[in-house]
Amino acid sequence: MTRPGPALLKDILDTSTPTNRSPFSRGLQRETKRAAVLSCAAKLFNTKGARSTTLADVASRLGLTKTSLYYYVATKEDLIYQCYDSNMRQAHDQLDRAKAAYEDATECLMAFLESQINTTLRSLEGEGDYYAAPLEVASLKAEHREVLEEEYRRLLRRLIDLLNRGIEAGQIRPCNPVITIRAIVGALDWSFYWLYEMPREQARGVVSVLRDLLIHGLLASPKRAEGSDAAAIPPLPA
Amino acid sequence: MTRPGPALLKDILDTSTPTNRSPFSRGLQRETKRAAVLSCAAKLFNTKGARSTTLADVASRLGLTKTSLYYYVATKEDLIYQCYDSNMRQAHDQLDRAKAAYEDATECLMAFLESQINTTLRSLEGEGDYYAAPLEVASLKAEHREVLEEEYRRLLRRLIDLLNRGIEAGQIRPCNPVITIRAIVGALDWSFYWLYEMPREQARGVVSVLRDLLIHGLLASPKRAEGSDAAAIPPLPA
DNA sequence: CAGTAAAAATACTTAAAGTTCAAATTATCG
DNA sequence: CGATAATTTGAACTTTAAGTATTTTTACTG
Repeated sequence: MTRPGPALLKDILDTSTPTNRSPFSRGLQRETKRAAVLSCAAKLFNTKGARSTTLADVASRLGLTKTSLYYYVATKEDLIYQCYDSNMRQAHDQLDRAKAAYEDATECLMAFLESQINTTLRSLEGEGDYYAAPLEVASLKAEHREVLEEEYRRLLRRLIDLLNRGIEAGQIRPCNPVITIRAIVGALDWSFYWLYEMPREQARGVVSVLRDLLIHGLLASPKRAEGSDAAAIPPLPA
Repeated sequence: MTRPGPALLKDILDTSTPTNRSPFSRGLQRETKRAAVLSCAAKLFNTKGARSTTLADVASRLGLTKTSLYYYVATKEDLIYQCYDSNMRQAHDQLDRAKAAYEDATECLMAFLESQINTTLRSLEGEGDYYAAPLEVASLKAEHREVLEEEYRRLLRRLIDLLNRGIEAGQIRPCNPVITIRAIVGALDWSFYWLYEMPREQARGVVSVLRDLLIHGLLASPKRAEGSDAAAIPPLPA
């Protein structure tokens, strides 16, 4: 899973250990390379846009010809779809993990936000895979588009449910949970964009700034300064 | 400027009044039609994506052939660029207006957010022009891209400046203004997307929900309930 | 070291969409 | 009504990038 940024596809595999050369790894190697193709495509999609990135672009970045890509993906549409799908899976996985780690709804929501930001930050530092921001879902054919949109809606529903639980528990201020979650997820979906062009220094502070903004809001109410609401939220896992 | 949704280009002009037939209106008519082309393209760009919308798509929606579009725009790249540019101008205009209407930095910021949301809502009801969410700026050639990115950064700087003034005045809680504005604008940039698929009923409540979220945050702090911070923010202009 | 399957390359075809041009249509005005 | 300019069109041209067929190279295995 972990790869350096500008690696060529042929250098993806670590052939130093015998395990990777064993018969077991035949299919595994291909899967590893396929993941590298998706990750590389995702990076280009995020910087040039999915539809205006050509297969030749992706291939050349991997040190291949575009024909070779067809060994890993069926069509370009398929490549875009799989990049987006991979992103959706990752988001649901992170939410699963947050739910497993925290009982409390608010903590869980915050943990999810943190993990999403951190995933982007890690990819910036060359660790972990890149995920494509699904900006061009609308351009996919109905079959693919509907699957992705349903997964997106399912994520929203899960987050809305979390928010509702926080409201019921009296912990979160009553609000329209649909609109609130839309706003939060919107800011998140867009964040990959500005995280890329933010100095490393500032980027590290993003999570805490966002958490404060969400929890306390903008206003400097004197009443709030004395209370230590922030202390009610425990630190999050690495 | 005001047009019904599915109008053909030839029906754009109101030929009932003599003024519109006068010699004066020669160039004006063309400008009106050009604006209609941009608005129509913007709508398609928002739903199908700019790069995967074809000129034939745009033309057919206007009741024209794609060749005719070249009477109004130089190239497709030019069409996309102008749609995005039009959006940026509109945003700066709204900020100008907010600044003219309000002395107070916080009020001004909120007024800007409201006007942006309302612009989208109005376009949904078939009033006013559509503006294209600049999702695919990255796909434009450097020359165009840089102009748009600079305008975007200028907008951010203006908003950050506003936030800083609010912090200095002790009205806004000290925070990293760059990250905070990025998050807010991110949520805003993305909003067109979910506003489109939100029931009209709920859509009307969006502005107040977002304002409360931004001002008060998520937490239901008992201390805050008694204080009427919301009253400190006056109602906004229509 | 030979045989075999996986991976990648070369050369090609095809389709779609952007673009151009000259001709035709429509509107305006003396 | 006839001349002139503005607008629109049909048809051809161009370009770009997706996709395919075939061959060659590489890497594993007996």
